[in-house]
Order: sequence, then C-alpha cells, then structure tokens
Amino acid sequence: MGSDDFQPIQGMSDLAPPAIRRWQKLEAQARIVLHRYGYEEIRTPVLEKLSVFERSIGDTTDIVQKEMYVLEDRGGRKLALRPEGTAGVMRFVAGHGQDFQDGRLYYIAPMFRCERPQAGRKRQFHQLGAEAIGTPNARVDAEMIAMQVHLLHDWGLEGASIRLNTRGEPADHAAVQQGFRDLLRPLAGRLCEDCRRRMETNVLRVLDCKQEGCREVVKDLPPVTSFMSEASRAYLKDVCAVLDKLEIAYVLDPGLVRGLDYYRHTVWELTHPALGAQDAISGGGRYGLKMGNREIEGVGFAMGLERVMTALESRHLDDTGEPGTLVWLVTLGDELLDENLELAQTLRMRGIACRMDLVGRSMKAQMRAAGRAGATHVVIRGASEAEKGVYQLKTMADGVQREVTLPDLMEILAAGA
RNA sequence: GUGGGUGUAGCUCAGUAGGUUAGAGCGCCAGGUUGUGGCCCUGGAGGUCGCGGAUUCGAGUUCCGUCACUCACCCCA
Repeated sequence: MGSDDFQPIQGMSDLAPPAIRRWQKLEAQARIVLHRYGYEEIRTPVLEKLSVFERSIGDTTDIVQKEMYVLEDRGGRKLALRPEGTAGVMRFVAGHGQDFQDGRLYYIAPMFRCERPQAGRKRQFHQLGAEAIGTPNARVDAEMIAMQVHLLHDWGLEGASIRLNTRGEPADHAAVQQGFRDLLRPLAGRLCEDCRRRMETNVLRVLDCKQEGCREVVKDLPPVTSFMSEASRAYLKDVCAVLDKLEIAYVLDPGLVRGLDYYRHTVWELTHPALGAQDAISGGGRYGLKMGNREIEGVGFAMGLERVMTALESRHLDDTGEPGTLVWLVTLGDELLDENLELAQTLRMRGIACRMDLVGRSMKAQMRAAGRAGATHVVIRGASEAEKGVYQLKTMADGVQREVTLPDLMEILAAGA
C-alpha cells in the first residue's frame, strides 16, 4: 500500500492499464452508436463560471449547495468544476445563435461532485451524455430513450430496466408541490424524519422514500399527473405511444423524481440490479435552461460509466482484448541492438506491432517477456543470423521455428497483421 | 455531513494471551538448458506492519488521534 503520497485524493482514482482497455472499448462502441443517430461530440471545459450551474441546475439543489467543487481564480472569479454535463453544453448552445438550435450533441467526460464516496459514487466520475436541442417533441424523447437501450445492447449489458415519469410543464410544478404538501401534512405523523423534512424541501422525494411507513402513506396518493394540465398528461401519453411502437419496455413510475430543477415533461431512469444502493445507470429527461436572456430547450440523458462498468463486470462480459499479430524481436548480443531496433521500426511502419527488449537481457528472459506479452511471433536475430543475413521466425502457438529471409519475414508477418 | 467495516511485500492474505532477525501463495528477477516462452525444480530481491502520538522493559498486536479504502444513510449518474 505505501504512503498517502502516492494516492489520488479521496474519491478519485487512476484509470490505468489493464482496466483502461475496457474503457476504450466501451467508448469506441458508444461513439459508433451515437453517430448512427446523428450525434456529434462536444468537449466543453471542465471548469465553468459558478453561475452557469447555479442558474441551470437550481441553486437550492444539493448538487449546487453542497456537492460542487467551487473555487476562485486569481481574479477572484467564482468557478466550479462541472458536476454534470448539460449546463456546459447549454451554455455553448446559447452562445451560438441559430447554429445549434436543433443540435444533437454528445459528450464522454469526467464530472466532479464532492460527496462521500460509496459503491457507484466517486468524486470524479465519468458520464456519457447526449443532448437533443429543440422544443418539446414526444418522438425525440422516445428516440433518446431508444438510443440508450441501443447503447446498452451493443455493450452487451442486459437486465436494465426503465422507469418513466413526467414532471409536467413548468406551470405545473407549483401545483404538484402544493397538491402533495396539502395531502401529506395531515399524514406527517406517519412519515419518517427525513420525509417530514422533505415535505418542505422537496416533496416529490417523499414519493421515493424506501421506509416502510412512508411507502404505506405514498401508495394511497393520487398520481403526479392528477395535479397537471391536460397538455402535460397528453405529452406523456404520446411518449409512451412512441415507445410502445418502438417496442421499448418501460414502467411508468409516479415515484420517479429527478434531482435537477431544469427538468420538465418526460423524465426517466435506467437501473440495473447488479449495482447496490446507487443502482441508476442512466438518467435523463426533457429540460428548459435559462442561459442569460435565452432559454434553451431540449432532451438529454447522462450515463454513469463507472456504473456501466461494474454492471458489465457482474455479468462476466469482460472483453479478452483482440489478439492480432504481435512480434517480439529477440536480440542476442548488445552490438546488434541498434540494428534490430531499426528492424523493429521498419515492421511498425508497415503496420505490424513489434516489441523488443532494449537493455540486452538473456535470451531466456526475452523469450519469457515475449510469452508474457502475448506475442504471436518471435523473431530471433543474433550474430549468426546477422552474418548470414537471415532471421529465425518462431510461431509461439505451436513452437515451430524456421529460418527466413527479410522479404519472406515481411510477407509472412504482414499477412498475419 | 452521519454511521458500520477495513488498512501487514507489486497482488491475495496469515500473524496465536504484546516478546527477540514479520510469514505464505501468486507475481517479479536469476539459475537448472554454451542462443529459445508456457510446465517443473532451486535460489534471490522486495515490507517506514497507512500515518502520528500514548501505555509498556518491549507494540504488527492495546489505547487515542488522523488519513485512506469500503458499505450504508443523505443525495444522485
């Protein structure tokens, strides 16, 4: 273990080999799917003005109040490490006039929240998110959900389930809150301590409480939609209809609450049973964000990639890495190291992966290293080969070795690569 | 922010009622084969016992603090 000096700070971790390979593969697969739906990547800064988040996420939310890494630059400007990806993208869109009015953008990027770490919750974590800019449209919402299902499918992750709900139009929010408060106040005695607090701070969370007593109370409450306008109910129905048409399985869950203030209409969450307490793999919804004097509307989602990873691990779907041709060049005699390095370069320039030992170790050591690295071929070149102008080519799988000339060597290896 | 569990070699872990040079397996390095990997045998390197303090003749072992990991609450992807 050693000293703290070599550990990253709390809740953050190094992403290094060999695990990084699985990340690269996951991301590569995701990009293919996203491009197929017409999404293009956007990379916004990790650091933004604090106000970008305060205004969009909601300055009373926990994320803004106590989970953000807030700092000042040398000019005393208040900045924050992004706790989520949507705000930055919307800031970008708002600053580009008509250009991205119906933009489809995605990001794969680190996010930061200074929370107490636990399973599925790091302080620096990675999200894959997508945003479809534009006014409310049930088909866009449904397609966005379909795209997430598609991502999970291509990753080989099964067993996730979709919960769907609506927050209604902005005008509905107050009515919903007031409606539930009025119904719950007389029943406060049956609620847990947290829920009595939540009644005032965030009533909808009461619907989500895990406590036995609270669930008893909640199950007799009317659905959220009963406090909403006819238009809001119709919008949800439309989304459901499209999802049904696309044969996407989902569960309508009136208890589903999303944490950020900017959501309106459709909200959803994908959970996976392998995950433990933090079981949301992805969350999304339709939103409207005020950026300066503009309001940007759209629909989007964010997936927690660490969570996707652990869900994949639980399913034993670890990739084995692609074999491909790997040549290990064994040198006998230090005086040949330079010439052999030149050969290695030649092979690499021709698209053949080639590794070699550069410090002049014993042949046994070099062979061991080749085996460990998963080399498919070993090329041996020592004094006698150099003298005759030939190469010993050994196939590792069957141990067969033969003497070849340079043109033959190139041809055989290039064919395999 | 609150609570539980954990912290001994690169990794997984043993370390008995506090007692002298802290162990194993795996991995790593080397030798057994004057130029040949995977198996086997032999040897070797590698440890501020998370960190700091206290008690004691003596602490990996007890106590306090601290840092980190981990799980849960809160909150959320």
